[in-house]
Amino acid sequence: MTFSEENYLKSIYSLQKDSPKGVSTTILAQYLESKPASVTEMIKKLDEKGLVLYQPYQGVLLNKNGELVALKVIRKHRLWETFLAKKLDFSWDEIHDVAEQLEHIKSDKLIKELDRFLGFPTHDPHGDPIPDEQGNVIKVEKKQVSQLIPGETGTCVGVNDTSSSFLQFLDQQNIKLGAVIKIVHLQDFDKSMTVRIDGRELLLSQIATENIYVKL
Amino acid sequence: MTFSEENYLKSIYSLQKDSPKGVSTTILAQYLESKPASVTEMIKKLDEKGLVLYQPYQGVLLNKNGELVALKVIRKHRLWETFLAKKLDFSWDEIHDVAEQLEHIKSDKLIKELDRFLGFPTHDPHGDPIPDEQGNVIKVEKKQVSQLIPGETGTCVGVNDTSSSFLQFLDQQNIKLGAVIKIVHLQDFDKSMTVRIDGRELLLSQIATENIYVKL
DNA sequence: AAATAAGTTTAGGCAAACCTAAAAAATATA
DNA sequence: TATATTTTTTAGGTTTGCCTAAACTTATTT
Repeated sequence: MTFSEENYLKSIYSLQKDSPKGVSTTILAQYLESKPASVTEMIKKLDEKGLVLYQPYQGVLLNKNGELVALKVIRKHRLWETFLAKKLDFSWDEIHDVAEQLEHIKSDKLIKELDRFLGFPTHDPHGDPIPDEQGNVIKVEKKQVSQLIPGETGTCVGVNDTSSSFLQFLDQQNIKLGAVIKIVHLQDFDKSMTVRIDGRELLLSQIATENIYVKL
Repeated sequence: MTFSEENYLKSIYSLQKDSPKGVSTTILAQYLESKPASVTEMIKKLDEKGLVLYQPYQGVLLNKNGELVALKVIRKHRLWETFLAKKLDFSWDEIHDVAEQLEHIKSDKLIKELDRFLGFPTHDPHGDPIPDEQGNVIKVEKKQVSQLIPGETGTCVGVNDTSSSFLQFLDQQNIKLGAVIKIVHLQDFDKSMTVRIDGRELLLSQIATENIYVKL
């Protein structure tokens, strides 16, 4: 399994939730910052290896095998993210690029020991669940902040957008995992929301409220 | 800088101590488990990049630039080895293969934070010095056990052979860094030595005594 | 010094992963 | 339904890093 193959599987895993009938080559190419022609080639290879379901012109989906491989990579990625955040003082937005490299290190022992060293964490620093060794993922009932109505309260359990700029924004506003968010007011014309966090009131744009997940 | 280039520079660094006039392509190829023709190609590339001194048919040596890059890779390798041994319960002989992968991760912040996390170690688990950020290496005055004479005592500070089998042997005999070794007797016909470690006496072959380093 | 052996380089290929441009298929529009 | 547009695939190239086999240097014998 090459780095590149692992990245493709991981990307298909992320994208197939929004395209359950098949992830298109263009979407995949965009996601991987690559070109559709390159994607077609790689997908054919993954198909021959029995990791994906591929129908020409109809997009690609992971099969059981491919999903398991993807989940193992995601497990490694999230364990490393946890390591970087908890042990090495990396901030929310600095984590991703390094974990992207570390996730490809090949050693079963390493990942087992890292898991133990971190105290068998169930969620990474962005609030995403860490798959176990068998590829099982805990699903959390979560809602976007934008789906709450004024008066409701939620606890921050994750984010959707993981771009540096968004994560830095959250850092600045001191919005962390576990933060309790109460909707004070919904501005009707632009769907922005006034929310109360840690006793402070602040205004979040619709883009922001759609990218923050809470549990009730 | 690719993985492969980094591995070549690291290998040349290790080998040029024993071949100060130039490391031959054959030696390098053997060390890298590759072929002389492949080595020639890569060396030419490193030469064009200004990292080595290369005279066709005369072997290759690192220049200042190349040495600095090599030392940075070695620094990363040894910091990761320290991490694996001290934090993740890896044994002496399991460390190397994983560190070989981890040493290529690209992130200045990562290596800086790892260094701090480990308490700014000066030596790795095999007793080898960890170069600092500027590429400075502490040189330790060390001798092979084989160079001691009966009655002399030394403290184990490192090993030469880092093969699994040798390191496992040392583990079994409970010979660790810092162990005090006293030469009890030298067997003349085969140069094997009876030594005292932790109050126990044991016999070491010439191969063994040549691969264990001590300071006086 | 010439012949042989050993080591090194060159030449020509291969696989992985990417690319651009052209062809083919699917989808949308008139 | 026919045409235009978009998407996908195919065809042909490029780069990196490796290979084998042949040609060429250097070193060692005789």
